[in-house]
Amino acid sequence: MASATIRDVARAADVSVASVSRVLNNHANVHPDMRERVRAAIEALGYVPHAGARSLSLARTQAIGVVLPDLHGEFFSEIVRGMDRAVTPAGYHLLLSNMHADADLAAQALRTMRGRVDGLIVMAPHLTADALEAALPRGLPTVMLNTVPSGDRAGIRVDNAAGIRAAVAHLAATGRRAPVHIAGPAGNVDAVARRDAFTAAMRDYFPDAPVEIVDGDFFEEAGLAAVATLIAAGTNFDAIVAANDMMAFGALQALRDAGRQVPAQVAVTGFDDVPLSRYLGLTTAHVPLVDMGSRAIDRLLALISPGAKGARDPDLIIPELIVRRSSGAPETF
Amino acid sequence: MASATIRDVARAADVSVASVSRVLNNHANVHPDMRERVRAAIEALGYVPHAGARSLSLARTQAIGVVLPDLHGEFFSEIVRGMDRAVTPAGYHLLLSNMHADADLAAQALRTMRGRVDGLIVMAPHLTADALEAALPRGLPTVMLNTVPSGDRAGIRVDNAAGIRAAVAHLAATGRRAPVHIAGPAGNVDAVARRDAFTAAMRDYFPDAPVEIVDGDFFEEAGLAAVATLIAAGTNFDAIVAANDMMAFGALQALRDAGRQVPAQVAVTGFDDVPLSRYLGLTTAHVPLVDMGSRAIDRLLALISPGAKGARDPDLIIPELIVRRSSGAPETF
DNA sequence: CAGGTCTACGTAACCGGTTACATGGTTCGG
DNA sequence: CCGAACCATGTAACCGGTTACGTAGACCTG
Repeated sequence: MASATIRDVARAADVSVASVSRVLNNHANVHPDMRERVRAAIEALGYVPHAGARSLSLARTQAIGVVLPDLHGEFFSEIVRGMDRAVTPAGYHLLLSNMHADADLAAQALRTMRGRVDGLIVMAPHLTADALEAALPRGLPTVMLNTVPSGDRAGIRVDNAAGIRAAVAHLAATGRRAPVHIAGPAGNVDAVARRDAFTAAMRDYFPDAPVEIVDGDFFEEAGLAAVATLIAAGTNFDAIVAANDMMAFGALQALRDAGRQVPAQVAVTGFDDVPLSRYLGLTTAHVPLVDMGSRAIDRLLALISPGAKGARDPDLIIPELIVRRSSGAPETF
Repeated sequence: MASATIRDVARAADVSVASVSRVLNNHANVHPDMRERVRAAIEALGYVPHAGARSLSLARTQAIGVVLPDLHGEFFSEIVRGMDRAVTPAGYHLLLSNMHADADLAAQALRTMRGRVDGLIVMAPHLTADALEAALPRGLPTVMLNTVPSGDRAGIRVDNAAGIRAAVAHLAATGRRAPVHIAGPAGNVDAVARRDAFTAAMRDYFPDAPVEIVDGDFFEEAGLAAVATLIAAGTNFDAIVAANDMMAFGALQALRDAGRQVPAQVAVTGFDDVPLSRYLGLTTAHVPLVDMGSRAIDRLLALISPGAKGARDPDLIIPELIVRRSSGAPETF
C-alpha cells in the first residue's frame, strides 16, 4: 500500500494534476466546487504531498544544513538549539551532519548536502581555509561559524583575543601573580587565537612573569591532566586560564583533588560560558551560544531569500567576562 | 552559473547520462576509458550530484527525521547526540523538527516529513495516543521514544515506575521520614507515570506518611517555585523526589537560598541523570540518554533496511539509581 | 452578434537523477 | 563461418511534484 501520489488524487477527484496542485498550494482561480472535490479526494486517500518531489521541481528544500565537527558537549548543543529556534518559525528544517577531522571526509560531508539543503552553516574551526574553500560546494549560500575566514563568505566569529585579554586583565586586577594557560588542540583556529592572545596579554599585564602554557584538547580530561602536569613539574601558578569551559571544569576537579583551594590559592577562568559554568561558579568569557546559532540562521536566511548579496562582513562577537566564584568573587551560589 | 547537472557532464564527456550515472555509482561493466573520460568531465565542471533528485528516483533519502517537542536542556541534547553517533556511520543524516504542543501543528510537522526522510523517530510524551496515531504518516517506519505506545509501533521507553520506586526505596533505607514529589507537566506521559509511581511507592515504603505532591513543568524554575510553595505552606518534609533533574536543580538552589542543608536536613533526588547531575552531586535515576538515542536509530535502521518487520515489542529501559551527595552519600566531588 | 477578456481547467514539459530495455560489436564454441 | 553469449553503451521512461501555455466557455462591449 504505497502512499498515494498527486495523480491518484487527480484520478479520484476526476480532475487534472494541475488542479490538485493548485488546490494544494492555495492558488487563486480555482472554483470552490473543484476545491471541495479535491479536498475530499485528498481526505479519502490520506494523501500527503511528497516533500522531496516538491523540492526538486521548486529547487527549494526548506532545509538548511549544519555541518559541524562533532556533537559533543554543551557547546554545540547550545548553538544548535539557537539555530533550531530561528529556523522553525521560518518554516525550515535543520539537517545535521558531522564533519570528521579528515579533510577528505569533510569535503565528502559537504558535497552530500548538495540538493538536500538551501543553505549551509559550517562550523569547522579545525580546517584550514584552503581545505575548506576547496570542499565548499559552489553556489550554495553559506555562513561560517567560528571558522577561518575563507574568501568573502559570510561569517560569525568570536573575538577570542578580547575574551582571553579580559580574563587575564581580571586576574591582574585581582592580585594574581602567575597565571598559566591550558590551550586547546593545535589545529583549531579558536584554540590558536586564544593561545596567542594569552601570550600577548601576559606581556601586557604580567611583563615579568614567564608565559606558561600546557597543551589540551578542549575536553574535560585535558584539564585534569594539565593540572597534574603543572603540579608534577612543580610549576608555580596561582591562576589558570583555560581555553574553554570544559577544560576549566577538569582543572577545578583536579585542583580540588590535589587539595588546592579555589579561588583562595588558585583562580580559574574558562571560555564560552556553557550553562554548566553558572552552576559551578566558573568565571568565564561569555559567548552567547544560543544567540550565535540564531544569528547564523538569520544571516543565512537573508542570504537565501531574494537577491540579497550584501552584508557579508563577518559579525564579530565580543565575549564579556562573567566573574563568578572560581576567580575570587564573593560566594554567591 | 547554476550548478552542472548530470546531462552537462554527459555532454562534456560526449557520452550518455546513463554512462555518467554508472560511473558515479561504480557500476560494473564500464570501460576504463569511459570511466576516465567521465571523471575528467566531472572534475572539469566541478559537478556534484544532486541528492534530492537522486532521492526522488531511488525513493530513499538517506535521512531520518527526528521530531521532538523542544530542543531545550541537556535531556534532548544528549539523546540527539546519541542518534547522531549512530546515524553517521550508517551514512544517514538527521533531520530535526520541532513539534509544538498543539496537536494540529504536531500533525503538520509530521506530515512535512513525508518524502524527506526514510524513517521517523518521534518523541511526543505530551501527545495522546489518538492524536499521535492520527498524525503519523502511514507507510513511514517509525520508532517512538518515551511516548504512549500507539498501535503496534516500535518503541523505546523508560520504566518510570522503577526509577521513582528506587528513589523512594533509597530514601526509606537511609532513614528519611517525609518525602514529597515535585511532579512534571500534567499532559506528559512520563510525568504522569512518575507521579503515579510516587504515590504507589509511598504507600509501600511510607505507609503512614501523607502523599504530598507539588506541580511542576520539568523546568528549573518549577523546582524553585515548588520549594517556595512547600516552605510557605509549612509542609513538613525531609526529602524531595523531583520528576526530573532540572527541577531537582531548582529545588537544590531554593533549599540553599532558604538555608536548609542538603542532605543533612533535606535529601533531593532527580530523574534522567543529565550530565550536570554528576557535577552537582545529584542522586538520580540514571537513564542512558545517549544510548537511548543510538538504540532508537538502530531500531529504526533495522526497520528500514530489508523486509524486516519483526521485533516490535517496545524496549523497556530500567533506570538505575545513582546515589550522590544530594541524598546523603559521603562527600565525593 | 462578432470579437475581445477573463476565468477555470487540462496537457505536457520540466526539475536531476536511475535503470529497464534495446542495440551494435566482440568473442567463442562447434 | 555462424549463431549464442556477452559486453559496453545509448534511449527513454520514471520518481512525484510544479507550472507555462493553450483552450473552451462565460461574460462584456459596441
